[in-house]
Amino acid sequence: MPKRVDHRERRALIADALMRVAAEQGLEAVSLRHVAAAAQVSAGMVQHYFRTRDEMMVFALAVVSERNETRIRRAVEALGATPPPRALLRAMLTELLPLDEERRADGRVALAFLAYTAVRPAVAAALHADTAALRAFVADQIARSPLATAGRVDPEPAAVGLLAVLEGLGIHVLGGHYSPETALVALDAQLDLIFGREPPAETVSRAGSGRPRPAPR
Amino acid sequence: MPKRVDHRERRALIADALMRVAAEQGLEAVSLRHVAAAAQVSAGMVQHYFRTRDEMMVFALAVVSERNETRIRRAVEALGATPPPRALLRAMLTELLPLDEERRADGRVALAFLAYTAVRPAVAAALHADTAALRAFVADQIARSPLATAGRVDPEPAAVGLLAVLEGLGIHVLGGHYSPETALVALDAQLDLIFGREPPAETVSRAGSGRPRPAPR
DNA sequence: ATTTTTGCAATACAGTTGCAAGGTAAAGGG
DNA sequence: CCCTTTACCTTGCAACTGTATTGCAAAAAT
Repeated sequence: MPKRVDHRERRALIADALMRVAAEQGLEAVSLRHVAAAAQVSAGMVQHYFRTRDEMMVFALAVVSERNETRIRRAVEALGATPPPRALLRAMLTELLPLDEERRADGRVALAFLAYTAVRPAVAAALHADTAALRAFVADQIARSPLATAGRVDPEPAAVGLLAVLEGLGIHVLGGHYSPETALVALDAQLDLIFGREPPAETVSRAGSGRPRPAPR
Repeated sequence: MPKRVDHRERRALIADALMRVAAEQGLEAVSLRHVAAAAQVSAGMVQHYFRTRDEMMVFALAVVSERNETRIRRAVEALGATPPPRALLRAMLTELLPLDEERRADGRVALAFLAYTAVRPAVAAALHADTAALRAFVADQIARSPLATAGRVDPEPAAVGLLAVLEGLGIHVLGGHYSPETALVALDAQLDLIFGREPPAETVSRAGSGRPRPAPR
């Protein structure tokens, strides 16, 4: 075989450039030539690795979810062997919030893809399976909550709600409506609902009480 | 003056066509000519009422939020004079979920604009003020919850969480991940958290306890 | 050494885009 | 009557889009 090149590496390089363009100017601005320019390669090369624009888009979408997955895995592994479910979920979900500029960029891309797939149901399958797996895992963890084993919390709807807050908070933070701190407070409040108040070292000790009041923004 | 025409009416007509295009094919497909075709007018006329594409976009965005506003107002007015805050909020927020095809279409447009403004901060101001007002109102209503007057729920973060679930549920329903029923159950669960279990005819009576267990999906 | 495969570049092309410019027709004011 | 204003249409244009085609150099296979 002639001049061999790592195909995946090149495609990843290009997808990376795509996401930079998408994060800065939106998916509308993602064209072969823009992406090529951002990746500092020729437009022909982009075309060599992705025969159509849609193929490039689908690949980038896969990269996004894969990136989130590794982000989650890293955060979870940093927690040690058998972390309590609430801490596990908090670590996972916190990782998905756009709290720093890197994750803000990723979040913008994800949001753009959300709108993109909303109109292209064929492409949405990947995202669908993705969030379904996440929800199943979350429900699994919630099932280990004392409130769940006591039958006072149904894991499935609770997981739905938890992931919904996450998504909603992410979007609002991206839009600049909420500060990251506000989002974290809301996330913890939601976890309180599912797991009960975590730190038992409080006098009043009830969800929603005594937590710090951040500026609303 | 010569041939007088209701300017606002024409602009509304065009914006309506824009939203039809956006709902079906995404904001990327919103071009002068596409919108003109959808509105069954000449491209020149569109240009006559909107000098630039961005001007058209901004107007359409305003129409979206105005439409939501009237939707909310109608739902609230249908509730009579002084409804209990929980019922008021439920009616309001339910109106914002994409539960029928009409609201699904609006939701797709709103989602598209969300991604659009995420990259064009200058345009985002309208949305920003919009949700800020909504959050303030929601927080106001939550403040009337017994849990809030008892100091066990902080209205501001609670409002943040509530609107976040709403947004997240809407997106997931749009993406086909959750059924409308699932979304409604999750919304009610969130209201339970804030207002306590509604029917007080329960022994245990704790937020999040004993609520009905709906089929997941 | 020649053939074939592969990586990549350059170009061509048809279609679409936003926008500007110029046109016509009608309606009201002078 | 004319003249100005308004509504609207048509055309044109430069910039951009995705994609197909062609070309070419290098490297492995033969």
